[in-house]
Amino acid sequence: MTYMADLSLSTQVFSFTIPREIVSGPLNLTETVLSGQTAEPEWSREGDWFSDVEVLGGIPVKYRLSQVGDPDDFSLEVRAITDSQIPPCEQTAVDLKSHLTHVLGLKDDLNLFYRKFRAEDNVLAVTFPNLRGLRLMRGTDLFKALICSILSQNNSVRLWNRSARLLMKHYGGRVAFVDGSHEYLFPDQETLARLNPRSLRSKTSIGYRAKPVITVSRMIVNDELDLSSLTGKSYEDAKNMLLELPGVGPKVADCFLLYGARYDLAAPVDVWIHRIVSKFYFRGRKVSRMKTAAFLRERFREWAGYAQLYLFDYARREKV
DNA sequence: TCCCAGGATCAAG
DNA sequence: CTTGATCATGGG
Repeated sequence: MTYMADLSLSTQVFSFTIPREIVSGPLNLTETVLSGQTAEPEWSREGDWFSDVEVLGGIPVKYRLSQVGDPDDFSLEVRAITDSQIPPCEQTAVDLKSHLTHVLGLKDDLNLFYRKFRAEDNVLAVTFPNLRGLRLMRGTDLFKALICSILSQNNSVRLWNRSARLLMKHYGGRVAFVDGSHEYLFPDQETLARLNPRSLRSKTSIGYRAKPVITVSRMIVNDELDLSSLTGKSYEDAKNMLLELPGVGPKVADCFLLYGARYDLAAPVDVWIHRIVSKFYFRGRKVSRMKTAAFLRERFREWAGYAQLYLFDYARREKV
């Protein structure tokens, strides 16, 4: 734990630096956070700082992070505060570093990804220069990831994020921090299971997605659904299990599997991916979304999720 | 006013 | 196995 050397720990405020050496390849924090991934609501932005709240070892931690430098030569500055009632211990800082490493995919070997497909795929390679350092974000909470994925269906990125924030504000636990600020956690399944669609809709404007959100929550509460049972399942088995759920079709299932459950093989096919893949890989021919997803998995294998992320961002940026 | 957004679902063909 | 209509909601 070399980074512990520069850890400063006062009563309820601490900070540390994640050095460039522990990150496998380049990182573009801004591009990564703002790329519309669905594992959890987008982190809030304050100038050069992104911030979010995560409960680590039972302690709510509000952290901010900023990348200093460029994608190839940088450090990550991290500052965090805790609940005003709970003084953090050194373990909290260790947990936070581990959490960030996980959610930002800092151990994903991006240079290997670039090297491999610069050689093998000149379509995907076109997306590399402008997106250098873009990483997959992975959630830590399966329930949160599933609900966020359901919210994203037939919705815009900014609207499903707004809905998720309203969900937190109205139904999530409120946590106060030492700087006087307060934040809302993501609601648990018990809370959402008790709601009725009308009141949920009126407070979050999630429209017809209210019903599946409540139904899935109730299934978990009633032990009809156990998301942790996905662990160890093959991609196909896990996906078939998810497709049984209301509000979960092929795209939402793949979003959950990729961003929430770390199935790197999953490649969610939305309107953007469908357009760009049929244009560049099928010469503009009409292809079904199922074939598009299968194509991405077969061509990019364990990098299918990353290929999808780069093609998606490129397609939106260039409006392909 | 119509069309679209990181779609899902159901009925028909 | 594909196509079309419908489903809320806010933004362009």
